Amino acid sequence: MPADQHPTAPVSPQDALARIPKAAIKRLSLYTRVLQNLEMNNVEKVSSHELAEHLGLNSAQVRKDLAYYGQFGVPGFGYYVADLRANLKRILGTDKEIRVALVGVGNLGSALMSYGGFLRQGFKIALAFDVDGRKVGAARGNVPIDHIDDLEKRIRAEGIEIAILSVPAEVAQSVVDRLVAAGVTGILNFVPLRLIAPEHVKVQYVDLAIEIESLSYYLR
Amino acid sequence: MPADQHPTAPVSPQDALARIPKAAIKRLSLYTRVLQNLEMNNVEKVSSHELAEHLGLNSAQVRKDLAYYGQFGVPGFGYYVADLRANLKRILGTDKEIRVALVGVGNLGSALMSYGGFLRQGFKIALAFDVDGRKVGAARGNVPIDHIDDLEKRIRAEGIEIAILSVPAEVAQSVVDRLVAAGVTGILNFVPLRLIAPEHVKVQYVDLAIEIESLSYYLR
DNA sequence: TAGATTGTTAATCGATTAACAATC
DNA sequence: TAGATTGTTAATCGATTAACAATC
Repeated sequence: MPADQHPTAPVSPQDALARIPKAAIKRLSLYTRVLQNLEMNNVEKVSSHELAEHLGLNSAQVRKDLAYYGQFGVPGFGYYVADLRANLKRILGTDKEIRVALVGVGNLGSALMSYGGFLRQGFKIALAFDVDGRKVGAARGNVPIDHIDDLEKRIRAEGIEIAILSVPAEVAQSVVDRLVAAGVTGILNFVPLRLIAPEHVKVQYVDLAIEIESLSYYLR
Repeated sequence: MPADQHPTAPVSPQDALARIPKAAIKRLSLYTRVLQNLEMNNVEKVSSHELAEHLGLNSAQVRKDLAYYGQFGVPGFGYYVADLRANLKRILGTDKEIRVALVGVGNLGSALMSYGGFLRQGFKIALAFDVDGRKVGAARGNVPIDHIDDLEKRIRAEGIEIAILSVPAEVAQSVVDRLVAAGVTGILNFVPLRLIAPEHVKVQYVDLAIEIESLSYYLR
């Protein structure tokens, strides 16, 4: 052990981050949203108990989630809303607008292009692709639809790292391969299929049909 | 303790079901989907290892998930695809078509009405509601759009128990109250808000913006 | 029978919650 | 100071995985 390293030295940042529960990351986004609402209502301070209340969580969990990243609160007082929100946005990487690409402008893809929720959290769909010649050249909002043949070229030119995937299942894997080749490192996948991607690419699954099937289960 | 109850008697069905991990229920749906694909390809048997492989899971987990509900396999052999699938659909309650209502025919709602994934799993959107007079009377596919004033009447008449919620955040809670009053006991909620509902009503949250924020986090 | 795979128990791992000293 | 709430440790709870006897 190096002389300057104390036996009980904290783990390296990488190790520490690796240990943060996935669910805790999602809750960070939820906290950010609540803080946004509070800020809009000119609320200046909030306690872990109040934050928990808004989301139906335990206040110890709120404090623990935040403590993974630092000490943002004031003991005996709580958290400054604007300050905590700014910190969380920085941690999530949503402190600046993030431009993303959408592939597959079918029913779902089209709706996602118009969906305000992404933009509200700082994500702007800057590129959209489809194979259908009739759609190409048209636009949804201000976003032009490009032909999928230009996918690599356009994504590289824009330096885009995140893609939303809403293509038919049959072509999903081949599109993933192309996205990865074009430099994409995060994929929000709406296709009900396990996708194969390299270690360094994060795939986040959204499976609408699964969610409604759980409902059916709990109803009997 | 009643005389006919053995001290080590198995827990009641209710207790047993209460102990099944929520994540296990979602995996049941995933198994069903894989089994559907296998059946279409005329595959007659499958092992827990193969099922796990398709979904990137552990084979012990597959066996344990299934074992919560009974003994569906043949030791030394595996599972009969058609048989297991039929059993799982029965457990999930998707062995017959389930008619659901959709409230809020905006961009997202409109896309959900056309989304094939629900129908493929046995869910049919039978009713749709909106406040916008211009939309009412029109239809998406074969489904007419009714005015939200008729919500209780129509839902009761059709005996519908599950609703998909894609309305603006401001009115979400009031719509939930009306759905509950009309007899709905399951809500698939796309509104980024915690909804208040009675104990007997199950609310399943789908939060698209949260998912993409996690991607941003993992990318740095 | 020999080989393979299930169903199930025990061990491990991970996440949540309770409790409280430290701090403002 | 007294009161309140954080940050953090320890305890609890829950879910996943390994291991293997039972079974076909």
